[in-house]
Amino acid sequence: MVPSFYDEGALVAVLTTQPLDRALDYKAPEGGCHLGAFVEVPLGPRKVLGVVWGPGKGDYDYAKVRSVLRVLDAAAMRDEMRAFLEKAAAYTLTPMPAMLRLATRAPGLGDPPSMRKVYRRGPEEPDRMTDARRRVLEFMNEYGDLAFTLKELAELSGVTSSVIKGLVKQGAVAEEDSPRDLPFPPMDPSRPSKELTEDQARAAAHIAKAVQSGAYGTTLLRGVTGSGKTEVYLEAVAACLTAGRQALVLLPEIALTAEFLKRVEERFGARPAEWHSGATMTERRRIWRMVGQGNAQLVIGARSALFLPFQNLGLIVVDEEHDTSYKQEDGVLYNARDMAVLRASLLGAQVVLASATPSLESWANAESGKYTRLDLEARFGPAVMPTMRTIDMRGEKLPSNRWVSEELKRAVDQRLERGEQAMLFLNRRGYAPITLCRACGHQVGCDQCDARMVEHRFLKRLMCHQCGETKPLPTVCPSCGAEDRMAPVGPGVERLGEEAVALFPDARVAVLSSDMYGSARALKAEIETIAEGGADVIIGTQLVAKGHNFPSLTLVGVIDADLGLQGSDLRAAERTFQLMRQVAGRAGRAEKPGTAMLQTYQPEHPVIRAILAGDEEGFWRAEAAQREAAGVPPYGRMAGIILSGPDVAQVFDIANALARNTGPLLRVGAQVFGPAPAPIARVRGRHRVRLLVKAGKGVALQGAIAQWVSQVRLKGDLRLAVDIDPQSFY
DNA sequence: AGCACGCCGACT
DNA sequence: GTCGGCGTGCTC
Repeated sequence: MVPSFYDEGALVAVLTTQPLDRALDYKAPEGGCHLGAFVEVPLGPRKVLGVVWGPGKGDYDYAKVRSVLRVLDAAAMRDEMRAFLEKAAAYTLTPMPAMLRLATRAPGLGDPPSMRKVYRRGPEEPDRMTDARRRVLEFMNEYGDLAFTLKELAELSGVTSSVIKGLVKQGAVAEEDSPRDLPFPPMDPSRPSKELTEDQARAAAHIAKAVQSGAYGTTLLRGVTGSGKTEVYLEAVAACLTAGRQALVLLPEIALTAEFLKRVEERFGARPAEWHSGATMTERRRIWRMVGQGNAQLVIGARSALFLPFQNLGLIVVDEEHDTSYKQEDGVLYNARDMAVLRASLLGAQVVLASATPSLESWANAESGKYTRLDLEARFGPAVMPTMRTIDMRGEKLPSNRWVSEELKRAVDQRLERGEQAMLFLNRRGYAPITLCRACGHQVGCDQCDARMVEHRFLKRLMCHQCGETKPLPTVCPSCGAEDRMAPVGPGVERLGEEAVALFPDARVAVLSSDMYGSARALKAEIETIAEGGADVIIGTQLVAKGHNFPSLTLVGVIDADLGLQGSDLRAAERTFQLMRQVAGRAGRAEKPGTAMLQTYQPEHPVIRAILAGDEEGFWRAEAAQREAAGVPPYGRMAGIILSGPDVAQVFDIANALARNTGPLLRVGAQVFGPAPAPIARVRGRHRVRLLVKAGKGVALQGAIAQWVSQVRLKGDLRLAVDIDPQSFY
């Protein structure tokens, strides 16, 4: 049993966010400290943030042990959170300090609560009354005992701040200090929900009951677009809040829309805490603190919200659970969906994985009985799924630089005549994916990466989608020096937009791509305008497939349904299936029936056929059988080892050394493939080499890999990253 | 991560 | 002779 309090002078182990390989011993400070306390400790010449992780080891020269400097003013980390971080670190083979960093991503953790001045009505009357003063006092009387900031008060009562300062001097207005970080308004789960169908009510009751049990469990909530998954899981949130526990709803970053927040606000009568990459430092600090004090009952957030210091978390909803953005691909490599299940299992909390097109992992977990599966039927009967058909591009004779087939063009014209919206979907950002020299065939690549530069006409530059590097459009071939022979090849959404303008001269064409708007906020605003009828033809990339509602959209044309089928990625078929289903699900969400048309060169491909047939179970079964036969996830285990460094030869030396000494892996029956240059062999000037490890389902892979990679010593700028359950093979 | 220590090339 | 390059190692 680990003691939960350490008296002054006792040895404690402190885990810091510094990249050390273990916790260091310190003496507990004056007044002692609790297990889990956030502390400031000396490390060499610096002061660093740490957490009291347990009793000290006592294996260090006692005379050199230093004291904890101070205990920070923040709620101590709970046992559950420490256990979660340790298990997550062990699972993902992440060093503990990096794991702790995820859990302390709030600025000013050590600072005392920041204060600001607020103003409310004071006891006195001013000696001389003026017009301005009267306006202020009348305004304040109207709002009773409410406090305002100086700026608010001045603006709302239409005076300058000097008037208020004058009133303060006279005692008519009282000036007070108030903490800047205010609790979030309480959620009211007892407000009426939207009317639920029988189907929804049954699912909601099922999850609510699970939440009330106070035990761990995971539910896969499957429902096609428009079946009302959100209503169902909001009822589960209501049950959780009623039980007095906190709830977390995770969304893919891009789906954190005003539309969604409005629904939450309508249901619970107050705005929840929103945690996302665009949040300001002040907002982050407030959420982190309030979550830790239990003064934020509901958090809506992107994947990193999973590491907030919840005090009493009872439910985690992972919406669009199949979304690849839940997998963090740089820094700490973790999948928020899996980590949500881990955290909930340690807490005795419920998880709801919601999706119209679940990941094969979750589907398989439901099949095997690890998850409960609830299926929602479409709200308005099965007619919600659009009519789907393929356009066989092998029979099309399109002129060069055109990508919209005659058939698709006619279909769009038809919608325009009826005053409906049409969408053309192409999952390629920019103007053209290739810039080619007509004289020598040279393709412009990134100087830092092994990736092609993509023309972005909107920005008037070439951009590397790997590292974000840009350069001006060359007029002279960088390889052969020929002048004015550089030509864009292939379509991107910007170019498709050009084509649409030419094909539909009377229509309002809007291109929706993350590059075109300065901020995520501006982009979301633009999407909403378009959804409300601000455009007739919408050209979009992947982002339009994520959770946005276009009520008058009745046609979706998929320009290149084959894009995702290429490549060696074991999840390519699954991704294409999910994406196409989602895109198709955009069409005809209101009363008007929708149509989806897929332009393809392989209409007989099993994935395309499954999409067309609307046969989801059939697709999953076939895909599951294939993966099981191949022994790959979820029926086997995989891990990627990425070695990187500035010198190719050095990187390969290490990779080869690993490939030669696979003892620890052989002992558990794992196989190693590679080394091979990673599909993008150079990123930001670093050469990348990849090894793949494949093992049976029940194998303790992490331990074996840890042992295996510890054989090599990385010197200089060489880096090794282990990616357990890699999502992307790029 | 920082920061110190230390061992080799090019300067006053 | 010294200044400074960054490879290596340590921080309780």
